[in-house]
Amino acid sequence: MSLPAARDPLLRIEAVAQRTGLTKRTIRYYEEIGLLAPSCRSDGGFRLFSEADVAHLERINALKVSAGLTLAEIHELLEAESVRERIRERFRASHDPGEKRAILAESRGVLTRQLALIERKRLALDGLIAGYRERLERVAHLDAELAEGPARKRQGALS
Amino acid sequence: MSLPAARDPLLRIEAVAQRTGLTKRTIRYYEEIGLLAPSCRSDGGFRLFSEADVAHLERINALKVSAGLTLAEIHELLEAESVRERIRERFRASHDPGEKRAILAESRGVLTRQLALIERKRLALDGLIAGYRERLERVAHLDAELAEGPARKRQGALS
DNA sequence: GCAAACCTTGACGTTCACGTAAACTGCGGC
DNA sequence: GCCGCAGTTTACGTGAACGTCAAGGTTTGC
Repeated sequence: MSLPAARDPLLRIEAVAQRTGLTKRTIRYYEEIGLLAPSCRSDGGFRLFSEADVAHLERINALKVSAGLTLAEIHELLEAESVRERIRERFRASHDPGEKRAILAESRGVLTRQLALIERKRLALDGLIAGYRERLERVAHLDAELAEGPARKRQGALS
Repeated sequence: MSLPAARDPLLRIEAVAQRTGLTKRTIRYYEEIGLLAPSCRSDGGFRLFSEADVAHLERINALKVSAGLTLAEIHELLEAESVRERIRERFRASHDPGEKRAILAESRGVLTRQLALIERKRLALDGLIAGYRERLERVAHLDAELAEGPARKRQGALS
């Protein structure tokens, strides 16, 4: 869409840490365990990060803190994405419609499994949320009763 | 609703482990860190679990594996629940409407904070789910194209 | 051209959530 | 009364996800 890498400041690790809220150690650790591709380096060996790298880190962090996934699960998701990327390559390279459909089925399998995992988590959260909402409504209801009817007692409301 | 504890088999730890899928160590650990109330014991010191205890363990496990909460977060949720329980006691004991409303506000504060935490997680998951659904649909669409139009080429479909 | 600030790679320490082994006790069957 | 299995506590081990310190090399401002 835009120029490949024209005028992309290329941040060093401290700046990336500031922007993402992660620590430098954490960023290095994520690279160490393969969550980030080995970052490009300066002549002296300093890690250099592009905006895309920052976005990637932010996505990882969101998956971790917001969605509550473990690094292993995140690894799986990213792994599945790159698997799908390779599958798409094969799909584009293939010309046999039958083979193409087989490749699609494979892709669908990967996606479906990932989706099932995430949806189970969401269902559990939905149950929790419903419970909290219900309790909040009961509290609100009680509060409304107390707010409107402090003078005229319960019996008065029956008339 | 039913008899307090009439004819409740009271399982020992092995049976509970079988039924919940947790290990005995895990069950003891949960008791150790206060996720379970110190279980009642036989004369000889064996832990004895009621159906309610089993349900409690299953709930904890669901929160852990499905919702992806940490034990600390689960602890917080349960803690908040018992806090609310005590708040309800105070509510029932109070007769001053103003005080009652203050107690309700307190309760609402606790609930709202818990709810916000969980809803953040769900939003993150929703984003993920939407992404996967979209990809699945694209795959399904491609597959449908290949299924219906293998003989008549793309150009043929335009006629 | 040099000090201060920043970076690198080890390497060891830490907390969480258990696993596992050791040593001892409770209990049903013979 | 003893065997064997299931249970108990105590205690050390482990993998994940980093924190932290040490001994160096790199960049940058003046």
